[in-house]
Amino acid sequence: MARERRDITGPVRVRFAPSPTGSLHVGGARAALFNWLLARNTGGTFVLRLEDTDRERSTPESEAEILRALGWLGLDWDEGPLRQSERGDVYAAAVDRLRATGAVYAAWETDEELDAQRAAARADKRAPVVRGRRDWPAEDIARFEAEGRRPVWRFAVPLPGETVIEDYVRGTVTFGHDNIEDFVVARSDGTPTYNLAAAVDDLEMGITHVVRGEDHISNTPKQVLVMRALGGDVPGYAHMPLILGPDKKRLSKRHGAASVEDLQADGFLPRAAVNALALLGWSFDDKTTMFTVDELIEKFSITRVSKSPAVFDLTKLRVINGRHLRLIPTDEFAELLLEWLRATGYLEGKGPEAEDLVRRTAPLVKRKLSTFADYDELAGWLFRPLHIEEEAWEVVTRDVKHSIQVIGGGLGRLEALPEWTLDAIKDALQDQLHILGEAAKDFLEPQRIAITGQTVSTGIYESLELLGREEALRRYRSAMARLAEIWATA
RNA sequence: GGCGCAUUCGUCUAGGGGCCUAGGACGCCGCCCUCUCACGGCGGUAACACGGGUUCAAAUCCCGUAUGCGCUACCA
Repeated sequence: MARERRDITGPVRVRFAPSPTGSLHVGGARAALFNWLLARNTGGTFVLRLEDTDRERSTPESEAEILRALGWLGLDWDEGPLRQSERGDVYAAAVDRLRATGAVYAAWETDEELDAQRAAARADKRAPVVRGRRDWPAEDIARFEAEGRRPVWRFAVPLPGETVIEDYVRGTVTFGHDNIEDFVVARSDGTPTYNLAAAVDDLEMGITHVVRGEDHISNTPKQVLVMRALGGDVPGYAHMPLILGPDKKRLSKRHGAASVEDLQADGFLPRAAVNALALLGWSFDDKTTMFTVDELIEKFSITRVSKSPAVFDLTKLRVINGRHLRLIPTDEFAELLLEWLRATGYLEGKGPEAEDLVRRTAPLVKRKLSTFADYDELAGWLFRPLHIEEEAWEVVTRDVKHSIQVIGGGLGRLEALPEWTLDAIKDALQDQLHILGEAAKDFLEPQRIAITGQTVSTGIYESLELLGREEALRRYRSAMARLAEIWATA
């Protein structure tokens, strides 16, 4: 429910900060989009930062894929990409400053001690938080060091106290410090953890607004604490509702088509993907569902972002995609289709005429496609030798006599055609249809199957024209022969 | 277990006390258009989680309960 909410006004400095541990998922893409829209509509700056402090899981391949996916969506960044892995000295300096002010302390607890502390708190029905000992005797520390142990550095969460976030989406969210543990800011090897690095970067980069998924909300007080300890201006926060799969769990790979890469492979248009992504947790009004990218830039507002999670619906995406497809001029549509077919290898080994064939079928399929991936179902038969699908042939053989009459009738008229043009084909078949007194559907269906092998295809007249006289007549005759054989043995 | 967040048709949502016998979109069903499938048009199906308050009046405000989800690492 939209309450009275503060709006984010510009010019903002916002960032998208994925960790390169996989492909760009729908949730991440939406976060990138919202930040980008905010930057573009306030004349602000969109910064890209790679959070690759986890060296184990971060890969260059993933990084490249994320950049590529952002490019495909058309989300260009103004600064970056910055890599946290290259900013070790920045974080080290920050930790030094925190050390100097006593905001962090060396913690020597072993994993076992930590586990015990958490278990005890849990048994006590308290928050399972860790508080390290801050007053180790010097001789203990000397012993630890002699043993080769290195401490982690924990943030000394001030007690008692609370941290309040004024979230643009959620309103006031309060976290009692009792429930925030003394989180680690620097690992025993000296490298920074996420909460330290993110806070330092947001501060250093002058980020004015952090717009990210709700899964980060419990990190926010920790980052705010770090920023305050560092003496900086805390940015505004907006936590977007999560994106769910059909099972209401956080959308993930196992839900399928959950990454931008998948959407591209499945034949979606970037503009439609952006449109649909924008509608995940945001709405402009009670009815508008079609937006151009420019309209989104103009109309997007954080005040209209929903608080509750949204289930990602591929069907709806397909509908939106189909509508965008139909808005594209046919020439451009043909080129985009061709581009996608080439990229997916569909045209490989199909000969030099294939591209021309695609161009000629483009106007025929434009109104019918939801995504480019539907192309094969409608027009794929044109690129292959005739193969009559079993269930289609069943339709034809259900009434053999009728099919012979109809296909034979069509064949007779087409054979006599002086010229093989769309109009001539159409006139001839329609004339025959009237002579036989058939319903158009009954008359044309067997012929469709005879020439395309399918019950669903491009329009029958257009299909015949595209096939060419010779091949079309060959297919008619072949069907007639098969039917005659069945008739004879019956 | 703790903390946090959320809860309107199957789904996405509109909704800021009377305009709501709750609107739109997708899906689904039916009809029309029609050479199939689509597209397009028309119509229909379907929801305020529950219980208490506050108020002349609550989907809207408050409290509680339930349910769901997120977080709960030397991951991000």
